[in-house]
Amino acid sequence: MAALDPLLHDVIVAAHRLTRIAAHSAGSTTPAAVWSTLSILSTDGPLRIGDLAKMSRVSQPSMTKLLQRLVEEELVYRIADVEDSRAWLIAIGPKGTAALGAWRVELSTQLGPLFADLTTDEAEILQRAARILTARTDTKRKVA
Amino acid sequence: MAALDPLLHDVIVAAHRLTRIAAHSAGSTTPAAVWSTLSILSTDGPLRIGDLAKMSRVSQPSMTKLLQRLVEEELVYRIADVEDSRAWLIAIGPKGTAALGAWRVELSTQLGPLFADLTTDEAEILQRAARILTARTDTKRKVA
DNA sequence: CTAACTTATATAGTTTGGTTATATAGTTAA
DNA sequence: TTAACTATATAACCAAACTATATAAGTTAG
Repeated sequence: MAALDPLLHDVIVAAHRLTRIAAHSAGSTTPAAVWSTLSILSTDGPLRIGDLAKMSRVSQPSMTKLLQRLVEEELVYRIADVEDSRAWLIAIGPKGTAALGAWRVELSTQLGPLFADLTTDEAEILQRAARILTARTDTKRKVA
Repeated sequence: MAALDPLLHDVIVAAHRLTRIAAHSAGSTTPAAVWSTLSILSTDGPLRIGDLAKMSRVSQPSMTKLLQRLVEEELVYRIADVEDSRAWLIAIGPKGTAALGAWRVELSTQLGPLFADLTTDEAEILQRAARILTARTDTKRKVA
C-alpha cells in the first residue's frame, strides 16, 4: 500500500476545516456532536449510552450530558432496557429526525455555494470517500 | 447536479468522527487547530495573523492566542512585516515542520490499523476527496 | 443467600479552546 | 494633522470536553 502519512494528514486537515465551517453554518449554536449522535441513532437504531459514546468518540459522561439536553428537547427518547435496568436504550424521535433533516438542508444551503461547481465526478468521489471513512471510523464491529 | 444534502451530511459526519479520532490519537493534548495552522503555514508560506485565522476558520483572537503558544514553543516565528508595522508575518520554523512530520507519522501509526486493508483504489479516492475538500474550503482566493 | 466484584449511567469539578467586545497602535486619506 | 480605518492584543466569558468518583443494578464465588 502507498504511504499513509500524507493521505491521512490531508484528509484530517480537510476534515477539520469542514467541521469548523459546518459549525459556523447558520450561526448554528448546536455542537457537531449532536448531529453526529442523531445521525448514528438514525442509521443504527436505538443504542445504549455507552455504545453511543464509543461510536460518537466521546466519553460516557459527555454523552450522558449531551443526551440530557437531547431528551429535554425531545429529539431522542429514553427507553428502559428490559434486560438490564441499569441501562437505557436511546432512540431518535420524530423531532430528532426532523431536526436532522433540517440541518441537512441548512448545510447544503450554507455550503452549497462552496460546492456549487462540483462536477458529477467529484460528487461521486466525495460520496465514496464519505462511505469509506464512515466504514472505517465505525466502532460497531468492536462495540457490538 | 445531484442532491447535495445527503452528500454534505455524510461527509461532515465522517469528518467529525475522523477529527475526534485524530484528536484522541496518542493522547495528543494538542488541539487540531494547531495542526491545521502549521499545515497551512507549511504549504502556503508566511502569512499574517488575520489571514491565517480566516484560513483556519477561527476568529482572529483565537489565532492570536494559539500563536502565542506556538511562538513560545518555537514551532513558528514572528517576522515583522516591513510594509505594515501593525502586522506580523507568521512562518513555520524547523521545529514546527518537525512536529508536523511527527504528527503525520503518529497519525498513520495510530490510524493505520483502521485503514490497514485499504485498497489502492480506495486510497486514491480518499486522496482525491481530500484534494477536492481542501480546494473548496480554502479561503485563499477570497483572502488574497 | 449474601458479600465481593463488575458494569451502566450520573454527578462533580476542572480545563481549555472557542467566542464577542473592546483596547491599542499603526496606516491612509482628506 | 486629524478622522477613519485596519491589524493585532487583551479581557471576560461560555460551553463542550475531560477525569475522577458516586450510585445503583447485575453477576458470581463461597
